[in-house]
Amino acid sequence: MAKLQAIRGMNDILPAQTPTWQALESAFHRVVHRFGYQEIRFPVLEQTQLFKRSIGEVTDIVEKEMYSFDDRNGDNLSLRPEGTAGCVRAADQHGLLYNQQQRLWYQGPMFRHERPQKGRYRQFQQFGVEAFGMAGPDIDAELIQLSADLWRELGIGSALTLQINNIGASAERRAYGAALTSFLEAHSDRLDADARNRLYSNPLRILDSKNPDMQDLLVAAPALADYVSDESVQHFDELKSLLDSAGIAYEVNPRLVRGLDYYNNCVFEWVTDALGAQGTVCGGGRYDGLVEQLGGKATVAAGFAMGSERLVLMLETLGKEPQAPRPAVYIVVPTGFAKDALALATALRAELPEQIILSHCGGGKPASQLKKAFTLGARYAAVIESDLLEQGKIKLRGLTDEEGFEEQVPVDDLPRRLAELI
RNA sequence: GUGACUGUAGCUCAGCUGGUAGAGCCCUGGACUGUGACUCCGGUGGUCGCGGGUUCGAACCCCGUCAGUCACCCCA
Repeated sequence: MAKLQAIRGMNDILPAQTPTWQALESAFHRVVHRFGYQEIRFPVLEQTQLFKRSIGEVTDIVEKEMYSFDDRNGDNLSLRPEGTAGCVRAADQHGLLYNQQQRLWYQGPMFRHERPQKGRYRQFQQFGVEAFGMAGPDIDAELIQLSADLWRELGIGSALTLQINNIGASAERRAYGAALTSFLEAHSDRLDADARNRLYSNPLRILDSKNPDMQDLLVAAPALADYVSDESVQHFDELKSLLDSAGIAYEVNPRLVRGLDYYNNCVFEWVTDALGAQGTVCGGGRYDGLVEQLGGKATVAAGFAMGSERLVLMLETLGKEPQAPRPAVYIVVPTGFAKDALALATALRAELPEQIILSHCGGGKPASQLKKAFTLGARYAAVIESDLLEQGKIKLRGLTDEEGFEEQVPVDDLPRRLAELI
C-alpha cells in the first residue's frame, strides 16, 4: 500500500519552523492589540454563494480556484479562499455593523486550488484586518500604519515597498473599463490570449499583465485616473498627505488593480523582490459597497490581508528567524533515580516557570546523557550521582563557553542557585 | 490550468555505455578521555516516489501516474 502523504500544496509546519511562525503570530498580535483591534473568528466553510457574490463571479478565484462541494444536504459549500467575505458575513449577521464602527482582525487558513510554487500554496495562512463604519482616508492611513508597524516589529521594513492606487468607485471603473475595452478592441491583433479572454469580462486586469507587449500597448491606453470622480481624487490626495505626515513612503502605481471585485477607491499592496514571483506580501483597500452587496445595511469599510507563508519566507531569507528555544537545565538521571529526577524537575519548574527544564528519560550512560544536554544547547546540567545524593547534594555544571564551571549544590538549594544564575 | 527541471538511506548526495546499491552527516554500541567536544573500532537504517513496459537482467531505457522546485497565470 502506498504511503499516505499530505495533499498537494498543503504543508506541514515542522518544529524547525514553528518558532518563526510563533514569532510572526505574536508580533501580529502585539500590533493589532495596541491599535485597538478585536479578534473575530468565523468558519472555514461558507455557502459558495457568499464568495461568488463578494469576490466576483468572473474572478479567477471563484472561476477556477475554489474548493467547492455539495454537502449531505445538497447545499453547495466552499472552503474560504479569503477572509473578508466571511468576516463581513459574520459581523453583519450578528449586528456588529449596524450604525457603529468596528476594528476587527482575524487569522487562519485559506484555500485556493492553484498550482503550488514558492510562496503560493493550496492551504495558506492569512492575517487580516477589517475596519467598518469609517469613511475617511484617516482609517486607510491607520491600516497602512498598522502594517508598517508590523514590518518594523519584524525587522523587514527595508525589504518592503508600499504601492498605492486609486481605482475609483465601481460605476467609474465600469465606465473606464468600457473605454479600455474599446481602446483594446481597436488593437485586437496585438492582444495576447489572456488579454483577449479578459477583454469583456474583466478588462482592468489586463493592466497589470507581465507581458511586455501588453505593457507597450497600454502606454497609449486611456488612464483610469481620468475616469475617477473628484471625490475619489480628493480622498486619495488626503490619504497621500496623511502618509506623508506619518513618514510612510509610498509609490503611486497606476497599474495596481486588485483581483477581487469588491475593492473601490484606494487600494494598496506591500511588495518585495525577496520572494521571486510572489512579490505581494500584503494587500488591501477600501470596499465601501460590499456590506450592502451582501444584503446588509450600507456600511463603508476598508481592510487588508497578508500571507503568513510569504512573511515567514521573508524572515528566513532575510535571516530574521528567532533562535530555537534552548533548555535552561538538563537533568542527567542514572538508572534507578527517576523519582529523584521527577521531584527535582518539579521543584525547578516551580522556581523557574518560564524556563525549559528537561529531565532525561530513557536511561543510558551519564556520559551520553550529558552529550545530549550539549547537543540540545542546554545552559546547565544538573547531574544526579548516587554518592553525592546520599549527602543531599547534586552536581551543577555550566555548559556554555562562558560558564564552564562545575560545583556541588545541596539539592534543596538548587532551584534558588539556578534562579541566581539565570 | 500550461511549461521546464527534479524524485536513490532521517539529511546532503554518488552510482561510468543497463548486470538486483554506496559515501558523508545524523543516530547508536564500545575503546580512549578526569562523566560532551578530538581520535579509533562496530552497528541500525533503502519496496532506488509509485504502476506498467522493453530486456536473460533496469536505480539507470520507454510510457503513465504521484509529488517537489521554478516560471506563466493568479494572488496573500
